[in-house]
Amino acid sequence: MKPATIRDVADLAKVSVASVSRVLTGAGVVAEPTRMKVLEAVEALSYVPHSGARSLSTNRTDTVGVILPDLFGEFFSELIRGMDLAARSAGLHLIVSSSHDDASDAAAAIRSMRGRVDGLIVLSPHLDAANLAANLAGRLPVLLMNGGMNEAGRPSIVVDNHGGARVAVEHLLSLGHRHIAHIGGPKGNLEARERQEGYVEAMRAAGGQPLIVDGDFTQASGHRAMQALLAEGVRPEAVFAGNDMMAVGALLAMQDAGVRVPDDVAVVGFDDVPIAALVRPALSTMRIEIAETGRRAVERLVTLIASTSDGGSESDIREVITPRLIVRASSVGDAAALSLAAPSTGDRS
Amino acid sequence: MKPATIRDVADLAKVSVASVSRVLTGAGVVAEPTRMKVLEAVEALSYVPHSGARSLSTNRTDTVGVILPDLFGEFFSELIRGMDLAARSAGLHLIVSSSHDDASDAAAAIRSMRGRVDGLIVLSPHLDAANLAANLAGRLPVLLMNGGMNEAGRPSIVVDNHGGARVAVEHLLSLGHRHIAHIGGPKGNLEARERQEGYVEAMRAAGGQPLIVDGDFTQASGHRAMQALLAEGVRPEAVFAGNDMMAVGALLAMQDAGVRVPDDVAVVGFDDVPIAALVRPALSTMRIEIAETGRRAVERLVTLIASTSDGGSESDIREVITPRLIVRASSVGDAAALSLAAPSTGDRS
DNA sequence: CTGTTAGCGCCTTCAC
DNA sequence: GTGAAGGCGCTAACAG
Repeated sequence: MKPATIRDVADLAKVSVASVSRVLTGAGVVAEPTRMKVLEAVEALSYVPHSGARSLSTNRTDTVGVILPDLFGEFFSELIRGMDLAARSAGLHLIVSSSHDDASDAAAAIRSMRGRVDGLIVLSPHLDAANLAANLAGRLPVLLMNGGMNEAGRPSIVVDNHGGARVAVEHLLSLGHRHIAHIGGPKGNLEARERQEGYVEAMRAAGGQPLIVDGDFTQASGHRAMQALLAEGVRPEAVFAGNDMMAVGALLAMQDAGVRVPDDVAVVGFDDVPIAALVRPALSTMRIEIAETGRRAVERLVTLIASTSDGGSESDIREVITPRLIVRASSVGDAAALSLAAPSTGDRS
Repeated sequence: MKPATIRDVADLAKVSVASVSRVLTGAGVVAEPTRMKVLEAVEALSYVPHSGARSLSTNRTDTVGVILPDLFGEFFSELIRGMDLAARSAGLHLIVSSSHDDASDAAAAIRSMRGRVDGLIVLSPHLDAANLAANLAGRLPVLLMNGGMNEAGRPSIVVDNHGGARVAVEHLLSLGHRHIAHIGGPKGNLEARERQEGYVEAMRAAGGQPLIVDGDFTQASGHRAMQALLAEGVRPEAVFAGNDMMAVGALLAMQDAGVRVPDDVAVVGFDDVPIAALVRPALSTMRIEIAETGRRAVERLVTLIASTSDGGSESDIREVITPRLIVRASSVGDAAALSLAAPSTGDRS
């Protein structure tokens, strides 16, 4: 009735549990006859090792945890896809935990990971970083991705949102636009703020007047923000959205209002989520290789875990991802020749 | 140096580990003074319970596993989002395992879940279902979502792909189209086959001639398939794609070729992934409440787990999801009034 | 090469 | 109300 244990196997095979363990883990040497007997018993009982028990002994779970604020939209799915890929090829399991609104919530999630994972990747714009991650996770290796460019000396991967935003705005400026509006992300979000600051700086540097409408990173909010602008009779020459989804929302709002993109208003987003290349006009954006970044995060966490158990120290603490400008039709009308970089994206069902 | 254990806490608080355990789990009764001492010690040592060890004792991991074939596209991310939501509200962790090409691969993944999860949700179109899931997972509760309408008497949630496809095709027929092409999903995929069969049947029933082009569920394949059709000089009146991503690909291919949708060719997809409402023309499709389905899957797994430990039996074995036709502009030109159902989708960064 | 014996960190009867 | 002791399933020395 109950699942077979290693002892059942040992009994049936007339050997000790140690031998069974040796056969199954590959550690140590076992005589061929013994090995056969064990394997037969395993087969007969359809025995499957209990990973939980194994973890308790070995002190390794072969699992990494990911703490996310949310799971909406393509950004996170792409990120997780990359992480899953890397985890898989490293023989690790991935445990995801999302929807952590406030810091204490995220903290609890981190806590509950103790004894469940070998390391953690934390994306938590709401979490004030290092402190929490450190105290709560015990001696658990943690890789931060919560967007703070000014983190403590803690392993992290951050996106240069500030610089990326400047590049985006400069692209629009170079197109001759001066009246450029910005649709900003959610208030508390650090990355949103950095992008907004980059926008403001670039505008100031060009002697332009910043014009900011609030959004919350969702497509719907971008749509609303754009509608609001148009309703007020404001007709900017260009719009720089805090992320792609809001840019898409703005795109649709303008379509509804009969405003032509990019002829009347040029649009640039941020992230380069798969959908950016699929809307029409295709969206110009600041590309973050999202899946690749996720892959990289796991990769770094793995070495972190290794170096932690080896007692070694980490070399490159902070890794900065520099977004790259992808010009598509939403900012340059005849960008057909330029936008060969539109990636093809898959789907399943 | 090493993380504190329950014993450290007990020592510091001058009580037994049993009392500490009682305080932390809430089980049993503890005198107030004792409880205080324990909590203080916990605080002082910043002790966090080791969930792995706890699991070994309680025989519960409070974790459910999800086996997926892939992680591409919005379908899976939506599904996972729904699952995460449900898991979270049930106090469960979610461990995802994807990219299992062949059956043996998926089997290994399932095996490795032993002792790590309390139950499993298996989506594996490649896996020949019940057998593997059953034998490999031991006495682990398993909820199947591998698309087999003809499963053994095993708890499952399936989509009525066959019926959904018929409805889609009948919608196109009702619009007066007779020459309807189908872009099919990947060969080995059961759901793709069911949809294709539904298409063929509906066509036959209407006295029409089926025309099938192969795809693989990716946007790129839909694009290629449509290009191929047009290149051959074939100009159907309508296209029913095996899923939304291929439909989007077809949409773009036609746009590139100067074919107008829906005036020249009407298009219907399947799934209603978020992007379906965002492309232009917005895509008519067969809606599966994807996230909701994921939520429901976890919900059922939870009751399954409960009933398994209670020794009770499951009532409704197979649950069928019936896709609903969503008419948007890609099939009916002036569908503006009809397509109020376009859901707004979020994104983060 | 193989068996015996401790734990891994925690929960949980069972006496006190 | 509290403590002592056994055990969850497995691995890892340590003897033989």
